[in-house]
Amino acid sequence: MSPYLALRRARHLSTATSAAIKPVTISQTKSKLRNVYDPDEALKIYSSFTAANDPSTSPASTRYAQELAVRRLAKSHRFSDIKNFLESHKSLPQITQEPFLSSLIRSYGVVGMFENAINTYNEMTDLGTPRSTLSFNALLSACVQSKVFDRVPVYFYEFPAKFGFSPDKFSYGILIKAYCEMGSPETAMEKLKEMEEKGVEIGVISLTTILHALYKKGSSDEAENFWHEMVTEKGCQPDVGYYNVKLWHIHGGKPEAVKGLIEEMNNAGIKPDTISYNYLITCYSVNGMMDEAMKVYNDLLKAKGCNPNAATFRILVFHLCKKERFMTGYKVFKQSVKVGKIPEFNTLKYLVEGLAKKGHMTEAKAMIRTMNKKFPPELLKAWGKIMEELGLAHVDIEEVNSTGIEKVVDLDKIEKAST
DNA sequence: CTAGGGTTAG
Repeated sequence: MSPYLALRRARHLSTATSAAIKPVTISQTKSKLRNVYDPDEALKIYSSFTAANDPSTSPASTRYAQELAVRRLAKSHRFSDIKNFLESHKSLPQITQEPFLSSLIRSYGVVGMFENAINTYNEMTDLGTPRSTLSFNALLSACVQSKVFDRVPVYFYEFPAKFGFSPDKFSYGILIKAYCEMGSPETAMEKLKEMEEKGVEIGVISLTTILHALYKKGSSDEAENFWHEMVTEKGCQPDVGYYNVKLWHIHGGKPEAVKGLIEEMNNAGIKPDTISYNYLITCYSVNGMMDEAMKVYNDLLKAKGCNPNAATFRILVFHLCKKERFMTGYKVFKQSVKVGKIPEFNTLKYLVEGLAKKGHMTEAKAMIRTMNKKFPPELLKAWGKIMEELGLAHVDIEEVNSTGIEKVVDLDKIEKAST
């Protein structure tokens, strides 16, 4: 039985509408999946990937769909469903393939189910899956994502000897991240020595992790000395990630400084990315310079060649609301919907309330219609009261009725198709 | 076929 069917049978899952999905590239798959907010819908897409056994569906897309389904279930607090879904993979023949099992460990990690991740790793011998750094690194990542940082060094110094492999640069990268998260960049720096002794390559990524941790601790001098040393001794070259750490460090200050550092990047031949520009947008916004912030946003795609991400939209919508520029906020919101990167619920609630308060009822209603499609019912429940107060309650009722009907019709189709 | 830089709430 497919994982999806197993879960449906266990839970009598409701199923929403969807067209048949034929992914071609990973980026197309991602943009489609980003628009899927209903966890059951996400599960259905995942099962269509696995059931079709289509060679044009890359393993990366399947993994992305699995993580997305699990994320959506977590958003609805359906943790026992996550367990049923992921555990059902263990009876499939592919479970003896390490990448397949590793993706289960990763999926447990992204939703903070660290106990299930380590249990899965421990079961590998019984399941007949060989252990290399691949599953090991998946486990270490799961610990970091679940924020159980102190388990990382424990496993790091236990499993490689026990199972006969050597930690690689990724393993060390995660170990360094864990020490940094535990507030100990000093220990992380000691690991660099260990890497050198073992002949493991030290890359710019691990160094930026440490640099960031030093800045976070407030030791700017130490951070800059550390980096200077790495540049002169290890010949380490700054990249966009390095500059983004520096931008993080200064973006609470004057916009001129942020702008200057971005110019410096351009002069150094390092192209600032969306994250870099988000710092500039944030900096302008908190300084009340919304026109400048909007100008950066408007230039982003055309002049800078960067796509705005969900954070870009969130920052702008929030600060535009703060300045009571709700109609501009609404325009930005519409663009975020168009590219499938809408801000989270509370930011949008802020905007709807502002629009209604200023009498822009058409826009407020349009937003509610969109939000009803994009957020889980649990979140929308608290919504009813607010809409009543704003005189928008009927919008909600209409919407619920129409989706209700669609669900019944589609469920019928699914039953027929799966028998 | 993996690690960082963002992802808090306001």
